[in-house]
Amino acid sequence: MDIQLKRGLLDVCVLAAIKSEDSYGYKIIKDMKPYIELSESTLYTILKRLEMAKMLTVRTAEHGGRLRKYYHITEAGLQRIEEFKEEWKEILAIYQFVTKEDGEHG
Amino acid sequence: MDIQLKRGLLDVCVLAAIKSEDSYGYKIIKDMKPYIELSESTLYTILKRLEMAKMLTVRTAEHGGRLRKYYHITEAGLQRIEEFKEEWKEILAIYQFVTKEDGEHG
DNA sequence: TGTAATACATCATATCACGAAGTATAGGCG
DNA sequence: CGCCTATACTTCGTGATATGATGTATTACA
Repeated sequence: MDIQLKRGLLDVCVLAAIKSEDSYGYKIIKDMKPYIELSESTLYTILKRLEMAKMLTVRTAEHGGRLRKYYHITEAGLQRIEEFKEEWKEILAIYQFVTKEDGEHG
Repeated sequence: MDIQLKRGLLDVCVLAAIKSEDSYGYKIIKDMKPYIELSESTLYTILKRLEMAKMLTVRTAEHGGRLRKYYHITEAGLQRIEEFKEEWKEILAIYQFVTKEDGEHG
């Protein structure tokens, strides 16, 4: 996947990964892997950005003697996903613009 | 349209704008406007980048006593559009990942 | 003791969209 | 002529951001 194309999708993808239940860094990367691969440094940058934007909240909890940070989506985060669904219509229009055949005979 | 989301689409959009016939800066911006708005500085940056990547060639021609730069798509440029069509499948998968409802009952 | 997996964090770097500003021509209006 | 707008291309500085490299620390396994 083209890196530029990823940029607009990463934030919503991370939000989607914690939408149904709270999750943590390592698991988010694994869950997203089939769709988008991202490095740890990238993910934690994104998580911090989303936290600052109040699209998620963080809670530290112990798991197996080790501390984990669990991320929980907020209303604003859910709202961001809804916005993406709206943006999707524009993306579809762009896709059609890019793929339309005008030189052939259609 | 979210600026991050634009990033991956701008290049292919510009290529699509010159696909059917050679075009020039100002016209490209107008043709793309219904789909994606971009500033002149952005467009010329992209055109230069695409030229360096040999996805288009440039030809200077006079028009109404003024010089215009006409951009012509190359095989590599057409190839880039084809690649985008392949990437589109991944984007669709991401869209489904983001929009799937797991908390409801599906 | 050593290796790998888990888990999070910081820093430097490269890419890139964009506003601001500049250069230059053509045409309309008074 | 002077002024404005549209056309047409260019350069510069800035801010956003994905990522590799690197570091810290624990658990599990051989």
